[in-house]
Amino acid sequence: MPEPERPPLSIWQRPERAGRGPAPEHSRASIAAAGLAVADAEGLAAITMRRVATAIGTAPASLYRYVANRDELTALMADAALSEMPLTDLPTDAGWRADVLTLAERLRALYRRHPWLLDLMMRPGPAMLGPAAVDYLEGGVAALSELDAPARTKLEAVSVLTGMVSMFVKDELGAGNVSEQAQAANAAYLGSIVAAGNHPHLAAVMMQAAADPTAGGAPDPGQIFKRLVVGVMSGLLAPPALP
Amino acid sequence: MPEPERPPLSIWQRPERAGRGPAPEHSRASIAAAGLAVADAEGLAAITMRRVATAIGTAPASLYRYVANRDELTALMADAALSEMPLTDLPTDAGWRADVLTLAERLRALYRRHPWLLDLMMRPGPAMLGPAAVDYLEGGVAALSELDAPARTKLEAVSVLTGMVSMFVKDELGAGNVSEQAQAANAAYLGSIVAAGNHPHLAAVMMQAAADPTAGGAPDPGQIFKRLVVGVMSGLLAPPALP
DNA sequence: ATCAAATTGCGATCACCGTTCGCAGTAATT
DNA sequence: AATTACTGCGAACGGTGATCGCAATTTGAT
Repeated sequence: MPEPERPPLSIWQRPERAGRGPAPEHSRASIAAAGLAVADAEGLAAITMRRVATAIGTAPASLYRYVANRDELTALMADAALSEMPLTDLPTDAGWRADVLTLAERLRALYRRHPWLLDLMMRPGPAMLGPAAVDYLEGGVAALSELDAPARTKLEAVSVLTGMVSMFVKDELGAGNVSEQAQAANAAYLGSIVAAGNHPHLAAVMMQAAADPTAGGAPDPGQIFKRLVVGVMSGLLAPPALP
Repeated sequence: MPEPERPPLSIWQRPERAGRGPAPEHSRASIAAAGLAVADAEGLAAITMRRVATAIGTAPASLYRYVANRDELTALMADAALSEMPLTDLPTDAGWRADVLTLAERLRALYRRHPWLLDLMMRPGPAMLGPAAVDYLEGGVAALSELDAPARTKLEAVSVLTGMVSMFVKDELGAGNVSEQAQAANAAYLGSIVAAGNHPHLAAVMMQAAADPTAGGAPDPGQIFKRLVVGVMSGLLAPPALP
């Protein structure tokens, strides 16, 4: 029997080094760090096999000795970035809402520091949890430890929280990356659609938003973020108002 | 003054046809439909300029007469797919929770019918709303019309709902696309990490999930979906429990 | 000590991608 | 009739992820 054709394991289960040939000149960690630096400086589009290879001083083909394909390279980078998030100080004694908010705000800060990480997290494929992702999950469940909700519910809540933060920052950064002209053009476009008469509810909303009774300018994103996080998590985890 | 170098408008504001030359042999709608069919049959990776061009029977370069780049092509496709969602029957008199749940379930069904649409919605760039996206927004706000929350709050709620549904289906489809072997390998990997002793909360959660008192197998995703949607939206929109 | 096996770095190369350019043909405007 | 602006598109460019085979190197077994 000539080997039953083993399926290739994910990079997290494959050993980094096999003990036979010459010692590799690089490590997964150093490659991830190099990619992280390139992505921070030039964006995710700059993460090509050639670019990262030259960043660590090798030929492109050599990278494939450490990584099966580009997706594995980005997975390494994502886990490296995730590992920057502090987690060991949770839970505090300030209550689960405060702890969850802390976690959410740290994730938002991480996304804003490494915008490319957000793009990676949004990628279609199945989520292959690296060590840092597992730590993050542990931190999230830990923040909810004072609650006695079912285990599945807590996992779902952490998942929803993560997704919500990701979507929030995606909108936040996406909106920030358009020129003032384009933004004005888009507003005009939306206005022209609403002016056509269908979309009455949208028209009402835009009217109300324009004639806002509170402060004049745009509301503080941080404030909105807080409200959303607390609202969503309360809806998922707070007891449904016992009498 | 030689023209002030106009910035190029988005595809939704550009007229489809200028009135001078020969009549175009195709339309944005027909191109979007062709792309939609290709993506349904072969996935988003099959959406290349060449592939779509041959699908409508032209040379690759001709596509650029209709679309400035690949992103505009996918935007066309996304809006075409979104327009499949029925919206005119909302709100009903069953209450905003039921209506919002209906909307969410329709979006989930749409994502499952066109998995590539989900990938497009997750793309980094700023959201350029096409006509169907505006209709969707109108439908979402309409479903909340019986509430007297501030306009901004309603928009936020629709946005969060959309994001939550997207994330949910992403996880759902992502998990479905891994072989049973890979799933088992992943479980083993996670188990080995948890067995190392750190991650006590995760260990507890996995233990509790394994020895589940309720039904044996996996819980119904549809049920979870319902619970999450109602929970999240209640947390954002329900009054905070007055005494 | 010797040798076979396994592994590393990598030059060369493949197929494919998005996009551009210029040209011939065509229809509306002047 | 002349001009103008558009259409379709053949050909090409620079860049991409990935593969293959080879020489060099180190380990483990004999």
